Amino acid sequence: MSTLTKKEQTHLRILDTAARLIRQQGFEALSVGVLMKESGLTHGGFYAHFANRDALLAEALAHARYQSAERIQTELSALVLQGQAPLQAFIELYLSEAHLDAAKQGEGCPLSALGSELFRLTNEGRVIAQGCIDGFVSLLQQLQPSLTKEQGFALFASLIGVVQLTRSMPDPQQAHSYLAASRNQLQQQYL
Amino acid sequence: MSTLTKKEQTHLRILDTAARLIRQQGFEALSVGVLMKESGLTHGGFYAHFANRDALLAEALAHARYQSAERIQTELSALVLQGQAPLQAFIELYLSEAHLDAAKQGEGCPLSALGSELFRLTNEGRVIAQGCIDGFVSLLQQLQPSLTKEQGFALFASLIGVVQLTRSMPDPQQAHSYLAASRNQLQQQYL
DNA sequence: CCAAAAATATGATAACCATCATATTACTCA
DNA sequence: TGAGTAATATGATGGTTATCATATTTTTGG
Repeated sequence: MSTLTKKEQTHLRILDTAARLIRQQGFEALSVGVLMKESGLTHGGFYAHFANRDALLAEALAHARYQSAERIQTELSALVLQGQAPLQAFIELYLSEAHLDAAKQGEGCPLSALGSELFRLTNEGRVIAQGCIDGFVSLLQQLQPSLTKEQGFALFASLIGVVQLTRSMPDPQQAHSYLAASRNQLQQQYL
Repeated sequence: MSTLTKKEQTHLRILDTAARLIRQQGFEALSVGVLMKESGLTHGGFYAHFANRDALLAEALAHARYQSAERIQTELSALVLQGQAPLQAFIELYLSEAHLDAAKQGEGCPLSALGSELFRLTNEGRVIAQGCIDGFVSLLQQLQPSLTKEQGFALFASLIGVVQLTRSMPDPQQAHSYLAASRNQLQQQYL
């Protein structure tokens, strides 16, 4: 027996789909009809779950953060058990080819997938974006306690910038090369 | 007598509008109808100027780069004449409150306004995005010749990350504080 | 100033969009 | 099992979308 009602299960299923779609195609491209169809439902039921499309976008961002944080914890602890320094492992993961490809599958960090669209969200959405930032910064501080909040922020900003720029490059070899160089540089700087 | 034909003038006017709209609202939100209306034309004439919407998006990105580069040169040389180190002046400009607000007016660097949407462009568009990156990196190297290409890239990635994250923050004071901290940090690091 | 050509406008097509009122189905609890 | 309720589906509204064929206007060259 699950602890979730039927409706809560459906709500979560819609959020799973939405969290994928926004990272794949951006906030603006998400349509209610497609979202519901990809969740195995019809369009009309949407408004039993969300006040409107904007509210969904905010909740989907929060859900993507939750998914992303869970996955990072798992992959991170695997690397740390192998003896890597926590922050080094994080940079390794964030600036990996796998993370570059993740956006095409609707996975990966929502802030690197959606960074330049955040300022157009409703205030509710931007508060959630701020929560994402704070969460990442404090995670970085946890991994390396000597980091100040400002240093954590600057490092995180570097990471999402590198991911966005290398993702956009038409030549995978060049992307790979810049990714590796940035990884080395940041690890040298912060370790 | 202008050196441009009537059609070229109109073409440019459409691109001016488009370069503003994409930075303001993102690629996905640009509609052909709105673009033409805001350019003082009707929708049908669009296809005498561009093969389709995707081709326009690519050209608009290139145009935004051109506009942005011109403006930077002007503002930069003003600061340098006042005795600032070139790279310091650039960081000052890029991480300024004015640049944070620029997106709402459809101005400012197109890569900070559109960074997370670039990987969804057509190949043609991504080639232009690569050109934007290369242009910025070589400008940074010009401003401070000791920079390697990889260092220039990493610095630029940091800049767009900081701009995107601070733009998204709902509390202007917090945005201001993070912006200033990142500015100091990057200037210390690269000067 | 007039004819040829180029540039822009009109109007139509077919598809898609967010949202809501209402109907139908599925579930729950007695 | 059967009544009441909660969840989802249907269908409609009014609007917007990209694209194209055709008509009109504007510009250019003689």
